[in-house]
Amino acid sequence: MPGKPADLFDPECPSRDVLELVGSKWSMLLLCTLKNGPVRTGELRRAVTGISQKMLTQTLRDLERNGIIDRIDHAEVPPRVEYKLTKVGHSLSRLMKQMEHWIVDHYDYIVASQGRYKPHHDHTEDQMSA
Amino acid sequence: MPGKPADLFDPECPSRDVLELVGSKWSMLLLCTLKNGPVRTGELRRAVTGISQKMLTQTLRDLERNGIIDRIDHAEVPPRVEYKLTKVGHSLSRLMKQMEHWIVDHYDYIVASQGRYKPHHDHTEDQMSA
DNA sequence: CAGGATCCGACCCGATACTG
DNA sequence: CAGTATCGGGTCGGATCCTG
Repeated sequence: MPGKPADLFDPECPSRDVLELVGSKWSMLLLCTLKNGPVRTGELRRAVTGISQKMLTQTLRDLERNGIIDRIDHAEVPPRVEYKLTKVGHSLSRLMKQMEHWIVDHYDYIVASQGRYKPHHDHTEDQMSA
Repeated sequence: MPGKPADLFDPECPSRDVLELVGSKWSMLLLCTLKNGPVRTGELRRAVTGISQKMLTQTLRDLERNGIIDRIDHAEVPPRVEYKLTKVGHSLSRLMKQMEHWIVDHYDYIVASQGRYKPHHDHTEDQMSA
């Protein structure tokens, strides 16, 4: 029996936490990296450049806890651990890939927009500047 | 002439900022709300329950600065300001809607996963628990 | 190699008070 | 109604050190 449906517009609804998880920078990059099959921890760290040890593990745990990725401990020595998308993780990963593409596709436009931007708070009539 | 292409996997690339913007909770909710046409500031605040005055304005400015929404000041008194998606804002909004749907669709599964989750750090052989 | 634990600065963000 | 400014706590997240 499903609980009450998720409502992102209800501040009390825990689905907001899910929103923050999947919206996080590191989640997005990790999910994109995992798109093509299991990846070892070290590879992840190298792929997602700039992520710290701490955020790597923490984000992986969060994703795992939410059923988005699976952790595979090969129980070898030296340690060898892989992470892979679950079934629903794959569907999310597709969305993340779309996000990535959207950003890449519109990046030039966005940078141009930033250049054009003028803070508006200025109601002054500049009718005759000549 | 377009600059160097965006690379989200380069920590130096400013496109990471874009990622954080569009990934933010409030951006997502605001963009979803704006999907059907111009909305007044007050309506936005009421629609995106729980957002503070500060975060509302701040996020709107960020989205505007990046060319994702347009601000329409009707220059009336009392003040009447509307926000609407730009053309590229619409394409982003569609992605946000997909994200929203994904969360709603998989919410039960996610909650169930959280219930199932067992912290693993436990390498102990529990061979014979009987 | 994988990852837990701790310290600590930076910033995020909410609350509040104020302007036009 | 729309928006700015300021203050302060809480959290995020990086750096570091340590274990198996």
